[in-house]
Amino acid sequence: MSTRSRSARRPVGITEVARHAGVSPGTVSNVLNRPERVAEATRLRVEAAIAELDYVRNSSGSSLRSGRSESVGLLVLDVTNPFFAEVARGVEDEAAHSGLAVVLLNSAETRQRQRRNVRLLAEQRAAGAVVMPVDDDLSDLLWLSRQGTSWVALDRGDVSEDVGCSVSVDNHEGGLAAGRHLIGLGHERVTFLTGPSAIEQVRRRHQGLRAAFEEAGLDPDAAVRVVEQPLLNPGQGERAVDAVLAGGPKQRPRAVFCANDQLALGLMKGLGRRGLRVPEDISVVGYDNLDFADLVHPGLTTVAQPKYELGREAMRLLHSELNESGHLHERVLFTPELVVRGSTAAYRS
Amino acid sequence: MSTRSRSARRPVGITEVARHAGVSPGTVSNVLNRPERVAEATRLRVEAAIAELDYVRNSSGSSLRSGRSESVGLLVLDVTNPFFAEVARGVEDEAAHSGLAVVLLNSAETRQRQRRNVRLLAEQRAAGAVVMPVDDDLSDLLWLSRQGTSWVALDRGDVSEDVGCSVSVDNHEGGLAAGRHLIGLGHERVTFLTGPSAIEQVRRRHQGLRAAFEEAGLDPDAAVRVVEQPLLNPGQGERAVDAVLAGGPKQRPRAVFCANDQLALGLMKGLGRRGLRVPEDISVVGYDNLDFADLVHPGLTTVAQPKYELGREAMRLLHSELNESGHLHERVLFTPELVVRGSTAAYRS
DNA sequence: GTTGGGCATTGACACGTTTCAATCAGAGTG
DNA sequence: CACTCTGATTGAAACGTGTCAATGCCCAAC
Repeated sequence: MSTRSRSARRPVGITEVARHAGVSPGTVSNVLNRPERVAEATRLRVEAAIAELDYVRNSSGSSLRSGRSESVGLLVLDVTNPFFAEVARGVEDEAAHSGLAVVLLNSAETRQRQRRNVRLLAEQRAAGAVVMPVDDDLSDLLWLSRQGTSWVALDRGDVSEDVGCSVSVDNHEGGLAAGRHLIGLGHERVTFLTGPSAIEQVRRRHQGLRAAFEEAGLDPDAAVRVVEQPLLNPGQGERAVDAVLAGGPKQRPRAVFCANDQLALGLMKGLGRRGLRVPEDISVVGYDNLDFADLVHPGLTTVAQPKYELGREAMRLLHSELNESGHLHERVLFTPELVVRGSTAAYRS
Repeated sequence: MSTRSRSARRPVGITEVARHAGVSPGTVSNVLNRPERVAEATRLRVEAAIAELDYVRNSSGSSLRSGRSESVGLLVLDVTNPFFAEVARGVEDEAAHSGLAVVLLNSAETRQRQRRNVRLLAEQRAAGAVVMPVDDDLSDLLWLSRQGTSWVALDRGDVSEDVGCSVSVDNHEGGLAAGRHLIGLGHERVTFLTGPSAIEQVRRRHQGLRAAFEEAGLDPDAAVRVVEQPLLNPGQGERAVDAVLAGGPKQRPRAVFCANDQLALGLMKGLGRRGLRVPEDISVVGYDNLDFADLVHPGLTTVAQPKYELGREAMRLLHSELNESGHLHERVLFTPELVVRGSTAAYRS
C-alpha cells in the first residue's frame, strides 16, 4: 500500500489510467461502461491500472457528456416527519437495487423551497425524481418535465395519468375503515380532528369518514363534527383539546378521529392533562401507524399506510419510466389497513 | 408566456443565451458568477435572454471545469431515526444560508453502505461532507480527505484535530447528569440499559453514570448493573424487560437509565405490559429528548441533546473549512441538558 | 494468394462551463 | 493629437468523459 499521502494531488483521470495500462482512453471508458466489448486480457490490465492509481470516476464528466446524471431526487415534504423517513428508506433500497444514487431534498412544507429544489434537480440534470408535492399546484413539476426530468408523484392521488405517474394510498378507504370501526363500537357521533382542508389527503379521509356514516344510515352532517388546526403536528393536537371539548361535559365527544398520528398523540396528551381517560372516556383513532403509535399507553388504534412499500413502488415506477421507451404513466393505489389497539372502546352511555 | 411545450427539446446552453443577447459566452458566465464585473446595460440584456429562453445552468459543466461541485453530502447513520432528522434540518438550514446544496445519504448503520456513499461523494467531487461515522474506523474518511473532499465528523468526540473537525455532545456529562438526578432522588442502585458497548457514545454515557456514583461516595461496581441489547431501537427496549427484571421481585431495580429514548420507550411499554407502573414502581430516564418523549404518559425524563444546533454547527464548521484558507481543524463540544418529566420519582422502600 | 468478415482497439470530437490573456473602446492627460 | 489608463468584452483553451466512425488485426473461405 504505497498510496502517496500528499494531501492534495491532482486527481487521476481516465487518460492517465489509459496511459498507465498502455491503452487508449476510449478503451478504459469501455471497461467501465460496457466491459463485454473489451477483450479479457486488456480488461484485466485496465482494471489493474485503475486499482493501482486509485482512480475514481468523475461523474461531472460523464453526465456532462451523456446529458443526464444517474442520480434521482427524492423531494420530501418534511424530513422531520417519521412517515417520510420510512418512505425514504423504501426509495433508497429500491434505488440501490438498480444502481441509482438518491439525493434527498427537503421542501420544509414550503412552496418556495420546493421550487428551489426542483430547480436544483434540473440544474443537476437528474435522471428522475420522486416527489411529494407541497400542494395541488403542479406547475413546478410540469416545468421539470419540460426540462427533461421525469418524476413520480407520491402520496397524491389526484395526479392524472397524462401528466405523470403517481403512487398513493386510498385515503377515502382509510377514512371509511376508521368510521366503520367506530360505528361498529356503537359510536354515533365522532369528532374529526384535522389539518387545513386544503390538503387533499385529509379531505379524502374526511369524506371517507362521512361515507361510513351514510353507509350506516346515519346523517353525516349531524354525526361528524370537524375541528381544524393549522398544522398536523403533536403540538397542534395538544392545543386542539379545548376546541374538541368545547360545549362542556354534556357535549363531550366520545370518539375522535385524527387526520394523522401526530395530532392523535398530541390530543391524547392533552386529554390526559385534563384528567380524561383513553379509551374509557374518549376513544381516539389516528392515521399513519408510526412506530410510536405502538409505544404509547394505551396503544393507538390507527390506519396503517404501507410507507416503505410506497417508497419502493414509486422508485420502481420511476425506474421503468426511465428505461422502458414506450412507457405509459401509471397510477398505483395502495389500500390502507386499520390497526386496532387499545385507544378505542365500545360506546358507554 | 409562449413557452414552447415540445416535451423534449434540447436544453439551451450558455452559448445560445450569448448568441441571443448578442454577447460572448464568457460574458454570460460572468453575469452568472461575478455580476459586478459586467456593465449594467449588458447585464440586463443577458438576464433578459436568460429569462426568455428559460435557461437553467448545467452544474455538470461547471463542476467539471472548476474541479469541485458545490454540493455537500450529509452522511447519516439511519434516516429512520428522528434524532438524525432533526440534525439534518439544522444542516440544511445552514447550508441554504451559504448557498450549498445538501445531498442526504443513508448508511443504514452498515459499513458497506457507508463506503459506497463515501465513494459516491468522491465521484461527485462534493465540496465537503458532514458525516456520522458508522464505527470508529475512520479509514473511509481519511480516504475521502485524500480525494480532496473535506468533512466534519458529527456526534463522535474521539476524532483528533489532526484528521478533521468534529462536533459532538459531551456524553460523559450526559451520563453524569442522569446519574446525579437519580441519586438525588435517593436511588442507590441503577440499571443501565444500553446498546453494544462498541458504540463510543453509549460507552461514554455509561462512564458518566458511574462517575456520578463515585462522586457520591458509592461504589459504581455495586450500584450499576448493565443490560446490553444488540440494537438501540424500541423493539429491543421492550424485549429487554425480561433481562431488566431478572432476579425476581426482590431484586427488581427501582431505576433504569437507558442509552437512548427509543430503548426507554420500548422498556416503558414492556413494563406496562407486566403491570409495573412508571414512576411508582420504577423510574426511567432516557437520552436524546425526541419529540415523543414529551408525548408519552408519563412524560419521559431524559437527557436532551441540541440536535438542530449540532447540525448547524457542523455545517458552519464545514463552510469555514471550505472557504478560509488557513483553516485549522476544530473540535466543538456541546453540553447536554437534563429534562425532568414524570417518569422519575423518589426512591420508596 | 487474395478477399471478406468479425472483433478489438483507436482517435478525434463534443458536451457546457470557467478562466485568463488579449483586445477594444473610451475617457482623461499632456 | 498622441499617449496611457481603466474597465468591459472577447476568444480560445481547457476540464474528464462517452461515442462512433475508422483502423488494424487475424482467421476462414474461396
